[in-house]
Amino acid sequence: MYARLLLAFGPQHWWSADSAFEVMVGAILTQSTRWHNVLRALDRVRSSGMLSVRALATTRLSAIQRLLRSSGYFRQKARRVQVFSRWFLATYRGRPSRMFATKLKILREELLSIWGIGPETADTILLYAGNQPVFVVDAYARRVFQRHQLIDGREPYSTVRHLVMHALPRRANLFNEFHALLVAVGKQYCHRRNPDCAHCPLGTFPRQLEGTSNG
DNA sequence: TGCCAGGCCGGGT
DNA sequence: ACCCGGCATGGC
Repeated sequence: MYARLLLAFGPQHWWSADSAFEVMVGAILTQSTRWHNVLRALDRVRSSGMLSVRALATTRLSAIQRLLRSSGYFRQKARRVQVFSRWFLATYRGRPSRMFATKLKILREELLSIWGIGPETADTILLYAGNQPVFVVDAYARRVFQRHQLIDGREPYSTVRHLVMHALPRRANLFNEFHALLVAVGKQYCHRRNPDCAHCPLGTFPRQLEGTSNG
């Protein structure tokens, strides 16, 4: 599936940003939200000079809320961004190099213990901000896997995550591309209501992957 | 117009 | 271990 997607869509070059911290903030802002709306919020934060750990850790919430309006759930997200920034500052002096020097399993647990950071956001931060080899399970991955009967759709997050991480080489670059490719194919061919699988490079579900792989 | 987007939390069973 | 309501703007 990964090979087919890469062939069909090419490298996605996901998540280039000015800093790892910007990626982490973006990971929070994109919770259940279109990326387009996240970008507008990030631009406002940046152009107001607030895109730093210290600024977001110390500025009052009402000011942060105004900047985040376009990303939706802006009151929730202002709190989450601030809680995260304060943790990052207090624990790692706001330095990604210190943060990602921590053992992966430990760091993931730390992230999950922060209010507002769930499994997907934690993995997104690890992968796209820290280049750590973890797979990010999101709604698109679930939907695509379900359409191709690789899962039934109700499995817990960790089950889907391990399915992929045990099936593929544990390389950050691979998980980076795979997740982005799943979003790409999901957006185009695997919507909720209108599953237009007709021209999907993965074939018409179900079972179109069978017999096309050597295992 | 209504529906949904790259989730998570808190409270309930 | 699930299930659910709440959170909120913007685009089609």
